[in-house]
Amino acid sequence: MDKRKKDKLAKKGWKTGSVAEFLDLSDEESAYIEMKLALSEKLKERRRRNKLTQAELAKAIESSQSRVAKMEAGDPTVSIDLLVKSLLALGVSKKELGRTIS
Amino acid sequence: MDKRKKDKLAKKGWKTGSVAEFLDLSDEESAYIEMKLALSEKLKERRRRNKLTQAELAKAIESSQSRVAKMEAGDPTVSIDLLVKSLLALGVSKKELGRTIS
DNA sequence: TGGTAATATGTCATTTATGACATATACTCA
DNA sequence: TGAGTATATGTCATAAATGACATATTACCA
Repeated sequence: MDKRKKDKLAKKGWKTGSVAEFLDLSDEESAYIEMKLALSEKLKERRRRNKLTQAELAKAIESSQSRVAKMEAGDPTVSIDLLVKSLLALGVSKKELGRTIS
Repeated sequence: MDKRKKDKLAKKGWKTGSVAEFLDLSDEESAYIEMKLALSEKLKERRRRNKLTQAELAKAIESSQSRVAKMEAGDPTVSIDLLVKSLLALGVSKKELGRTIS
C-alpha cells in the first residue's frame, strides 16, 4: 500500500490504535507515525497557548504559514526535524519533547 | 559561524555542556544538537548490543554502511527522522526514545 | 448577511538528505 | 608483519523536504 495514502488516512481523525490494524502497518511504521502525530498535536497546542497565528510562528521559525498548517495537520511531507525545531522555538524543553513522543 | 563546522566540532568529543558556551549556540540550537547526539549514541550502543555490523544494520533499514557510520558519528547531514527510524528498527520503543532525547 | 482574519490545500522551484560508491583508516588475529 | 573485516570519510546523482505562492475553506463577529 502506498505510504503517502496511509499517512493521509491516518491523520483524518483515526485513533492511532486502530490505524495500525486496519492499514496493516508494521510496529515500527506505526510507532513512527504516532510520534509524528504526537508532535503535531503538541505544536498546535503550544502555538495556541502562546497566542500565535500560524503566520506568526512561521515567521519566527523562518518558514511559511502553509508549512505550519501542514505540520499541524500531520502531513507526511513534514519531517520530525522540522517539528522538533518548531517546538523548541516555542519554548518546549527536551524533557517535554521526550514525554510527548513516548 | 558556519553550522556545518560547529557540528563537526561538536561531535569530536566535546562535552555538550560546554559546546553551547564556547560556540555560542542558542538554546534551541544546542538542544537540537544534543538530541541528535543522544540518538547517535543510542544507535551505536543498540547496534552493538544487537551484535550487528554497520553493513548488516544498513541492509535491514535499506540504507548503506556509510550512512550508518555517519549516523553514529553525529554527522549534520543525518536527519532525526532517519535516526528514529533506525532505532525503531533495532527494537527501541517510543518510551525509550523519549527517555533518550530528554 | 457580508467582510475579514485564520487556517487548509495544492503546486512548484530550490534546498537538503539520501543511498551508493570508492577509498581511507582502524581493528583483530594468525 | 600482513590479510581480512569493520568502520570512517568524501563525493555525487537522485529523491525527499522545504519555503513560497496562489487559492480555497473555515471561523468569527458586526
